[in-house]
Amino acid sequence: MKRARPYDRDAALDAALNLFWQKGYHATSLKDLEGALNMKPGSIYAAFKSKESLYLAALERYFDRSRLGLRGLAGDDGSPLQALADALRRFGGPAADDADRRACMLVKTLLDTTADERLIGERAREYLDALKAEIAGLFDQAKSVGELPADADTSRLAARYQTNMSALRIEAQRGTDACALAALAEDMAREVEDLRAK
Amino acid sequence: MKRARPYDRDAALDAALNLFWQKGYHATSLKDLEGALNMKPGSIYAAFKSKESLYLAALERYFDRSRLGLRGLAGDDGSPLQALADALRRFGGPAADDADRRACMLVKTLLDTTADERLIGERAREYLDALKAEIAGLFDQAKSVGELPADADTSRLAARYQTNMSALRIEAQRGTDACALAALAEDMAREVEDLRAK
DNA sequence: AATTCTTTTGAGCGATCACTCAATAGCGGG
DNA sequence: CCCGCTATTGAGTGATCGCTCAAAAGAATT
Repeated sequence: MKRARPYDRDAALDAALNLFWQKGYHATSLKDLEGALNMKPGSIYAAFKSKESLYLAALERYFDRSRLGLRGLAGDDGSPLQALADALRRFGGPAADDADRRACMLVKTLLDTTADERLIGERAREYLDALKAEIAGLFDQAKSVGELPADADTSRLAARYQTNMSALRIEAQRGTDACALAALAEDMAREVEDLRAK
Repeated sequence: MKRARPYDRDAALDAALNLFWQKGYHATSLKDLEGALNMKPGSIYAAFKSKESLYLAALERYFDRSRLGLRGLAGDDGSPLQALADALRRFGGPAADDADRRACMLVKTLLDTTADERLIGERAREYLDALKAEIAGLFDQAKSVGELPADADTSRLAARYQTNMSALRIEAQRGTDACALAALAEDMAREVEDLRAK
C-alpha cells in the first residue's frame, strides 16, 4: 500500500444515504452527490463503481441500521409487545431529527423503482422481507414470554405491524399535524397492546 | 375555427396518467411520453404547456377518479361501513387489472417529490386531504345510519382507513403473495366492521 | 380549387445526464 | 530525499434531458 485513502468511506456513504433517502434515486444527480460527498466524479466512481452501486450500498447501510434498531427493541425490557407498541408511539411523537419525519427508504425505493432498475427494486423487497422476519421474531418472543397466545400467527401480525409502521412514516412525511399523527400512532400502538393475552 | 384537433385529449391524458403512475415523474421522459401519447414534442407542449403541467393534469384526473370511486361506495347499499370494508377486501383480492396492483399515485407522488417540484407535492397533499375528507363523509353516513356510535371521531377513523388502504396497495405493489395480501386485507376489513355499534 | 388560419411536425436547441481517463498529487519504502 | 505506486482530480465524453420554432399539413370557408 503506497497511499492511504484520504476520504472517509463511512462518512461518504452516510452522506449518500441521506441524499438518496431525501431525493430518491432518479432525482439525485451525480452533481448532487459530488457536493454531498465532497468528492469529484472520478473518485466516486473509483470508490463506488456506479450510481446504482452507490445506491445499493446506501440502501444496505439503511437496512443494516433498521435491523439493528429492531433488534434493539428486543432487549429493552421484558415485554416485546410493549417495545413494539412504544416504537410506533415514538414515530408518532415529536421528531428527534428530520430523518424521523421521512418515509422508510425501502418503501420509497420500492415505489420509485421501475423495470429499468430491477436490481434495486428486488433488493428493496428482500430487505423489507428481512425486516418483516425480524418483526415476526419479536412477536415470537412475545409468544414465548406468554404475552401472546400460543396459536397467534406471528408472521401475519408482523405483516400488519410493518404495514402500520410504514404507513405511519408516510403520514409523517405527508406533514400531517402533530396531533393527528399522534392519534394515528396511538391507535396503532393500542392495536398491538390489545393483542396481549388476557 | 379552421381545424379540429385530430388527437384525443382524453385518451392522451389517460396514457400520460398511466405512464406517470407506473414510472413516476422523474423516471418518465418526454421520449416516453411521445411514444405513449403518440404525439410529437411540439404537440405535447402546445396541448399541455410542460411536463410538470401534464403531470398535474394527470394527477388531477387520477384524483377525480379516486373521489368518484369513493362516492360510488356510498350508494352501494344501506351500509357505508360494509362498503368501506368490502373496498379493502377488493384490493386484497385477485386484481382486476394491473392498476389495482399499484400503489396509490398520490402516495407515490408524495414520496417521489422534493422541494424542486413543490407544486406537485402540495397538490398531492391537497388531493390526499380531500380524499380523506370523502372517507370521513362515509363514516359520517355510517354514524347517521346508526352503524357508528354518535361520539365516534370520524376524521380519526378516516385517517386510519386511508392509511390502511394506502399501505395495502403498497403491499400489493411489493408483490406480497396473494394469500398474505388477502389476510392483511381481511384484518383491515375486520377492523372496520368491528366499529359497528353493538 | 383557392384561401385562411390552426395544428402538427421533427430537427435541433442549450443544459444536464451518468460516466471516463490522462494527468496530477501525495504517501510509504528504500 | 527520491522513487514507485495508488488515489484524486476535473475537463471532457456521447447520450439524453426538457423544450422551441420555422416549416408543413389539413380542415373550414369561400
